[in-house]
Amino acid sequence: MINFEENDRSLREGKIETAHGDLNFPVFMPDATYGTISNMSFKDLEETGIKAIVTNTLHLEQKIGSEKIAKLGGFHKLTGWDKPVLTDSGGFQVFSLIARRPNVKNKITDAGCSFVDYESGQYKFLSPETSQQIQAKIGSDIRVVLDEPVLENASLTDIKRSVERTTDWAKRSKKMFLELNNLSEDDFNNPKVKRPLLTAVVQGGSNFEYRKISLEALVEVGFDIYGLGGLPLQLKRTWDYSHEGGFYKELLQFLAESMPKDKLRYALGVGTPDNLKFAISVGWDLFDTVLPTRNARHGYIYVKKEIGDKEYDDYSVLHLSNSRYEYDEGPLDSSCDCHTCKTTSRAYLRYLLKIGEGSGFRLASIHNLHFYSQFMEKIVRENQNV
RNA sequence: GCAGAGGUGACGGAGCGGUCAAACGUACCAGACUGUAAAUCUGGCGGCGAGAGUCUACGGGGGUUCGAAUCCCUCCCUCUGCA
Repeated sequence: MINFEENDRSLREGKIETAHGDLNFPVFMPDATYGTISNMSFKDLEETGIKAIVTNTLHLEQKIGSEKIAKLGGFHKLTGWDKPVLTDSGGFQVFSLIARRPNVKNKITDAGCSFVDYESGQYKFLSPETSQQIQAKIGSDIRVVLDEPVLENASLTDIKRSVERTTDWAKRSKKMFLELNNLSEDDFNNPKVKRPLLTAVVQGGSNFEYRKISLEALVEVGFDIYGLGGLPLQLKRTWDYSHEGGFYKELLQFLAESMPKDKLRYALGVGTPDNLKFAISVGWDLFDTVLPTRNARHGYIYVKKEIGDKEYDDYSVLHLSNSRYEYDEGPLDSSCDCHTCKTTSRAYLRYLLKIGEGSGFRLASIHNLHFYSQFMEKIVRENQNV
């Protein structure tokens, strides 16, 4: 059972005020990387109970351009989504693509990240400043500073440099943020001045000492939200959870305990429902991950305990691609009241996913996001009953 | 009827004397996925066997050869030109 008081959530007032409504936390935000939750409409999304989304600076800049978004009245007006939007800085994406294709043009320096767009061939440069400028044009409610993650096998030297660079970039990001919003440092610290929120990202790889150094340096600069830059990236497109979540949990707990009590904590890229539950229990407030939507497309469906193929503490997972569902006329989860479960059989959805039909991706995504949404509510409800 | 091309595993399609139970796709089966360059990626995919292995296989039949999906003969079938 989670005790919110223990985590001093009261000091954080239980909600975030944004220009697009208040956001209660803990909150899970799915990733609308390209400005859309793949295959879903924002109406669909709203019906799943999702309250906010994360979209990506880099992808939006590459695909549509922040200039165009600004001309079209900003992200909210463009898309019709009138709830809170968080823009990720693009740091993680640039880092990941540069790490996979390092060369003279693809590199990260103190100035920022330079790389060649493999689709357009265009040379791009993303700096702490440009990332903020793009996010301002997008008009997001919560913004993130550009940071530099490290690879899984990062040496202590790499980790140290990443922490130093991330701190420096955070300072530059904040400076640009203040400038873009015509704010002084005092304005920034004045709760009466309404403005977007700014998130810093703690780096330090798998080294707890550097994680703490990173956090303290960022707190020194002063932000609204402190984020956990996810686990070190592996080049094989996977994350190392070989510790059965052990290391991960230790890191989440360690950092949460070191955080200022009155500041929001955002665990970037977290995660599986069980990871989410744990992260919330140790005091994290904001979450995002691609899992429910990507997994939905792959027929990996979250359902109640004991009706799926693989069991977890509070739920099970059903592999819809499994041939045993070929003639299954029942809903994904009979206890679920999402649009998909009310209208579609396992057999039909399995078929739609098999032929790669967008409507199948949509229906599966609706269910998984509804599951995430309900899962979060359940955690909050359980806590309130304490 | 004459001339030409061809018949390969569920399908498409390589191979053209040995290293072939047969490349590569697709389909199928299973698995992975955590700030989405994931509609992606990995593995399996003739039978039996845990395995080494073994049996049956490249239209049918018969040859040549130490050895044939690959060469020869013959039959059957398909496609394309000409009648």
